[in-house]
Amino acid sequence: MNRLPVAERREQLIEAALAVASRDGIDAATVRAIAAEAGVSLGVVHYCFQDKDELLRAMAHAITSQNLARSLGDLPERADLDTVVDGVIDALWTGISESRGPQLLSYELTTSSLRHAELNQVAIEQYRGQWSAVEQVLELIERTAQVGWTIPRSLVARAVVAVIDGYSLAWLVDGDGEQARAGLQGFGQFLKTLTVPVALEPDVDERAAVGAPDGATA
Amino acid sequence: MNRLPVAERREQLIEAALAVASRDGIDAATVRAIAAEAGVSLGVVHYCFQDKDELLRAMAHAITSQNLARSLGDLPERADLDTVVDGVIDALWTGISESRGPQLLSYELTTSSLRHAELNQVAIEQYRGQWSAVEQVLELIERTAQVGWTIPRSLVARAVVAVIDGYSLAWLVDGDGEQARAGLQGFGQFLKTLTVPVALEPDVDERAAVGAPDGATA
DNA sequence: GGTCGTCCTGGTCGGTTGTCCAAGTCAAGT
DNA sequence: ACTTGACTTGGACAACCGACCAGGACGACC
Repeated sequence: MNRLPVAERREQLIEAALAVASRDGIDAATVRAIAAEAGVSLGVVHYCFQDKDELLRAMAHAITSQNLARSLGDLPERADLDTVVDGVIDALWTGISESRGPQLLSYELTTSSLRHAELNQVAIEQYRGQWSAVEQVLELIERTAQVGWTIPRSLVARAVVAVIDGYSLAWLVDGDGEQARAGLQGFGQFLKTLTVPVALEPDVDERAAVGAPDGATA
Repeated sequence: MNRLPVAERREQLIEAALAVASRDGIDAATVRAIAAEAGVSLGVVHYCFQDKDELLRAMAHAITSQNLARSLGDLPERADLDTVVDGVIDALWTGISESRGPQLLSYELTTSSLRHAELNQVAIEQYRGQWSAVEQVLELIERTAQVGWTIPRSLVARAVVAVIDGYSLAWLVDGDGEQARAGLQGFGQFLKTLTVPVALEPDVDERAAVGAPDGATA
């Protein structure tokens, strides 16, 4: 096989691990299976990574980076609240429903991280990334539809991630994507009731919310 | 060791498997670990169960039965909507937050079921049980607070399970139980907006909802 | 008290896993 | 041409896994 500098070989192995784990589950992502998927021999893996855990951590990190990059890819123009919220939810759910394997893998990674000490940081990084990504989407909604929130934005983001997780899990189990999409759209309706229009200023930086003056966001 | 009829030994092994898997994760629930936890020798497990998978399926079934029984245990008396909804959510979250291990195990079981063909039925049974349990709780709310729903009850149940799953996952990851409780209470507020008061009849059997005349519940 | 079916024991087997290592291969620099 | 260092190879190892089995121990029933 062709020789590669260790940095590129690492990325190739990370992609191979991602492919195997997404297709066959995290338990099937053995060192041998990953090496075979990448088309390299067994020893290469431990030449590029000290542990199998280091490879899995790198794979998880790649996932969160991808998610964060993907969620910020689709940015609509100026539109009213209904259009932008429905559009964001629709794009988001389409992205999820088209990647069943990776979505399931992310839950496997979460549970594994919560059990095995050597993967401890994986889950929290995963969720910190999701929360902050959703917060950025929420900021985009604020700017696009000229609204603010009646509760702190971080709480809204947490709720969004929770609802998405819940409906995604249900969809993974029973395969009913239409019901999941409908449920998320219903949640979108609820989200709109948490907004208040904000008229002035082309860029509202912060504290666009009314009421709830005890912002405890760190 | 004392001799037991195979039926009782099976239940003991199921409990032992539940204990090991809740404490150390589903991967740690090996045949040897379960036998050691139960205080029996290795061969007993394959004497009582044909497969390890059969034992795991029995364990999963025991979990869903417990959950279903537990969720119907706490039934308040006649009260107004705010009291009963807040009370149900509080009791439900208390039950979850006091059993971190089993809660995490249920997610491990779900993902494992979705990957391994021999556990295929586990996840769907798990969720069918949860959906129907929540539906029964919703019926209890209807009777207690004299209300109906503006959308089909099954969709409400699905939303409830999804939101609980999402906040539970977040809580498992970051350990912030207070934020999870607050988020669920906020969802409870939203739930109340989906209700309509229903005045007459001591027992309203079905079709207490207004609008949405296309009931598609099978 | 002897017999028979139920239950238990502990070792063994083949297979898989992560990890390691001695040797081999290749390209670049002198 | 030769050396040096980076990269690759494939086998070996111990540990662990689920599954299996020959045999021992126990209690109930005739």
